[in-house]
Amino acid sequence: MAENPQIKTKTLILDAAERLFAEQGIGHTSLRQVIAEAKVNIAAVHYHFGSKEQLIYAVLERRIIPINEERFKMLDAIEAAAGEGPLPLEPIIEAFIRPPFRLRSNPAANHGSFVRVMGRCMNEPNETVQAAFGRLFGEVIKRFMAAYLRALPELPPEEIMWRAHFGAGTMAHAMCGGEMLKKVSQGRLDMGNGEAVLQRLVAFIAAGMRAPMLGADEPVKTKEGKKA
Amino acid sequence: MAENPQIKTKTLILDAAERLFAEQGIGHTSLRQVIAEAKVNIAAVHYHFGSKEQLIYAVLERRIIPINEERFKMLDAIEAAAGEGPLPLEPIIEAFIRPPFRLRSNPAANHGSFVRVMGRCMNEPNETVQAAFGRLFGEVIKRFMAAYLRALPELPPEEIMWRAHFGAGTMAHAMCGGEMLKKVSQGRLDMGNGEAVLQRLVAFIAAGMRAPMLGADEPVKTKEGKKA
DNA sequence: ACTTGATTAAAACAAACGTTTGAATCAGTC
DNA sequence: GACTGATTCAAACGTTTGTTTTAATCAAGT
Repeated sequence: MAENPQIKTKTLILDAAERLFAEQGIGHTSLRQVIAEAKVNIAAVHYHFGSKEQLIYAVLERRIIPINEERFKMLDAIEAAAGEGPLPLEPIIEAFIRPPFRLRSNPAANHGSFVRVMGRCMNEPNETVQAAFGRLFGEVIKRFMAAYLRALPELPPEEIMWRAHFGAGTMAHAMCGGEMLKKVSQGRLDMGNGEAVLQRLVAFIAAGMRAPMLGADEPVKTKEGKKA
Repeated sequence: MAENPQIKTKTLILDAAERLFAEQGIGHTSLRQVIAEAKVNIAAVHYHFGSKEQLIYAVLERRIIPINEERFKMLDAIEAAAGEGPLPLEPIIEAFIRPPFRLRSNPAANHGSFVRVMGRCMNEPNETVQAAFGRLFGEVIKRFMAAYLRALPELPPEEIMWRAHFGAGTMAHAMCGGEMLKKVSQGRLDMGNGEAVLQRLVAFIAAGMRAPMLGADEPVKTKEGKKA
């Protein structure tokens, strides 16, 4: 398959690690599981990557960098089309979600194992993962927050940050895979149709971010479930 | 503090495990860390709980059972107040979120370490955790799904399941703690004011669940970020 | 005071972990 | 065809993991 022997082993390891990280979580995956899945010698990991931590970073980096480039391209297009005016909200959210989701239909990209890895990373307590994520996402967060501010000029920035945070969680959970979905729907729904999931996800987050402000014309009655 | 020596050690272990699970994740926490934090002998874990798996289950069970009872009570009140009519959406969401959030202001309950544990569990790949969660949550999911169906009668059940799934993810992420929030807000926001977070969270999820259907009067333009 | 059952303590268990080592193998170059 | 650098291999390194064992300690009951 892979013609260049120089990078063959490296790729085998990355693919195996990615698959196992998606299924078991990063912390629960040992190097010995990885090399068994990749069918390479255990020393190859340290030869090519140096350590387990650097392998984790390499797995994240390989996918996230192209994903972020695609995100920026989509955001550029949105901003160019809007000129000086306000930005449309849904395309911004889509620009964030579609690039990772696109991997799901790409067999050459492990069929989207990485999407689940990515979803998990957003709540991963492991320091290596958190540091890697911080480094790989700093720029993305900055640009998308700026876009949100332009898309929702009527909301105070603080409110937008809260909602962006909530929206990131919605995505992360949806990307992790559909085990919870199966519980909620008693097995009736799954994540099979990626495009449909993506569209519903965008619609849900967009509606959440556009929610009326608390204490506004439609106050949220949220003081215990007492009688109306 | 704890007067009954019978349960003192058991409680020390549960509290220590809960704290460490919240900070490091369940999988990354070893029994030796737990017994060091609890200042007990390592054999006490197996004497009182039998195994690490059963300790994990005990940690989850101790908080989730009372939380679920409270949830049911709040849901009962909502249903009683509504009679035959449709249920109000926000109180249902609040009935799900407030009971765990209440722990955050309770020093006797580890100051809400468990809230973060619970948030993580929703995406935890570990089989023990997933099995425990499934068992502890089956009834809750059933009752809340039924409530959602009554609160949003204009939406098809399938659509409601998707949105409930998204909403669960939003909660889970918010409950995990505010590290992502700090990144998003560049350190300007935190989860300090639990009540304010809860209200924003309820408002976000409610708006998401009430989003207009795709292809309805306000179609979501979600086919690439092309010009408007 | 002695016995009994429950709890704690110290020590060891095999297994699995990430990592390192040194020799074997392979590709090209002179 | 020997040499060189890069890659792979089998084997072992010292730690740490969850678990078990055996003895010591404790609180009551008689």
